[in-house]
Amino acid sequence: MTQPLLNETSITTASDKVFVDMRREIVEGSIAQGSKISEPELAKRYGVSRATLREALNRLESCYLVERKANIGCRVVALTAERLIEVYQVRSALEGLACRLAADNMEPDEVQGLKQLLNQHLQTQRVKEGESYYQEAGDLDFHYRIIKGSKNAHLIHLLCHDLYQLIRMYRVQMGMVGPRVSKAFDEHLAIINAIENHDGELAEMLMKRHISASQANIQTKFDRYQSVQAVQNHVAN
Amino acid sequence: MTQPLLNETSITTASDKVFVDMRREIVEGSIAQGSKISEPELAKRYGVSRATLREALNRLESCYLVERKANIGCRVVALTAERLIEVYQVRSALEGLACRLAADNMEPDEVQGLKQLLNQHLQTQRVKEGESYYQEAGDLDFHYRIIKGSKNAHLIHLLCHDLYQLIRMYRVQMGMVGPRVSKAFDEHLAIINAIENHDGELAEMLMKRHISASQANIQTKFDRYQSVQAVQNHVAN
DNA sequence: AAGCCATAAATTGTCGACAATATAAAAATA
DNA sequence: TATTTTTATATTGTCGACAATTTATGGCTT
Repeated sequence: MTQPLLNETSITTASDKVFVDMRREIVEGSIAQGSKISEPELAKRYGVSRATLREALNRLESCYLVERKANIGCRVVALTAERLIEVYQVRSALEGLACRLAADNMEPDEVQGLKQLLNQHLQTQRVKEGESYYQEAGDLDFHYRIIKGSKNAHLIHLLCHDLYQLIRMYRVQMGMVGPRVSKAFDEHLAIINAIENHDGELAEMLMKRHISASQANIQTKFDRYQSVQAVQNHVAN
Repeated sequence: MTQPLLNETSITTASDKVFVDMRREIVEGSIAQGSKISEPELAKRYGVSRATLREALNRLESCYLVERKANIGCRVVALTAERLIEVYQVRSALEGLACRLAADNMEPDEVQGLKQLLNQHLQTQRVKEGESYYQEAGDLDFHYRIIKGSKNAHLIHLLCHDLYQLIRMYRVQMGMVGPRVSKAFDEHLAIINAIENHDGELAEMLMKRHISASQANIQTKFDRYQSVQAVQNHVAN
């Protein structure tokens, strides 16, 4: 279970399964970014009909993981620097809002749960060592709970259902690990305090900063990643 | 052409046409809010197969006009007061962002065009008389141009493709007309000035206020609408 | 040899039919 | 009569095949 919290919808139908499987493969890079998707090929690979596969593709499109053009086909989204900036600008605005609303709408026990989560991760040795998986999961969980705490169903859907997998895709494929862990914890703590004090304005500001810092961190990785790519291309030619 | 500016995608395929048609009918209320959608019935009505209709339904779902449940079916979204608040909270955050970005990224000629648009509408007699259609179209056009001016493709998609039809649906079905027209123009003017001065912070704030005022206006209509509904229900029983 | 046009192959869009699930109606039980 | 169980109906999910469009191939002209 790599992303237990984001699978709110139980998998009942066949296209559900294909959707979830493809989503994971795209986010993790098994299906390469920017690559064209052949309906017949993928349908055969997942052992379903084209109709079922297309249903899954539609849903992947609505969470921005593939792009579709009429009569031409489907392509996995390309991870560009421009798009990273664009998505994080949107994320910052939306999660800022979520955090402000959470300061008003979170129940005391939810806030307590959030504090416990933070302590839990602080005390976990693995986090101190900056291990990637737990950091990722913990961070996601933290953000996820605050978003839910906004009690705004539309916002929750927008962030958790539509946008988060794309963000995850950047994080996973850029290999986000390490040095920001401790800093992120301090930032998380400050955000929780603001929420607990029902200071929505401060909570919003802190969350926006937190996300900006995260963006800057990814951007660095991305630039490195791109120069590696450039070198590889140069060697290949 | 009720919404010439929001049909960025040319209608090539059959499901495109069904999507656009159904979207209009849902927004205008010909297909009632909250009503269940029967695939066989609608497919027959539009003269297409169920597969084609389902393609359209998927796209309607991704712009929040219908809701789908596995093995149960599709329902037109219900216009509740809660959802109105939720959607406008999101809209405010996103268009606020768009406006801030526009202050940095709009070209001088785009700003000029925006000013001309405003003058044009001020001088149009119909607007002064508070006629509904032009007010709606003009307001939409204004917001649309600023969003585009942000130059953030993801944000543009989110607002113009995913969210705007739902907002329009509230406005249309609440019968938004009249008294806010002149006030809205002053607000629009102030926003343009802020953008022209590259004052993103102010532009964002003004846009958020403008949208809040719009929300309050709709909310009033909505409360009235709901009490009418309640009386009707009471009489019917 | 380069570019253009016609043809062939492959891919996407659309259809009608069948299977699985959910809803409605009828029968049975308490 | 009210409630549960069973049966029947209707709706959604899935499939394979055909039509329309795009892309690739091969031949022709300059």
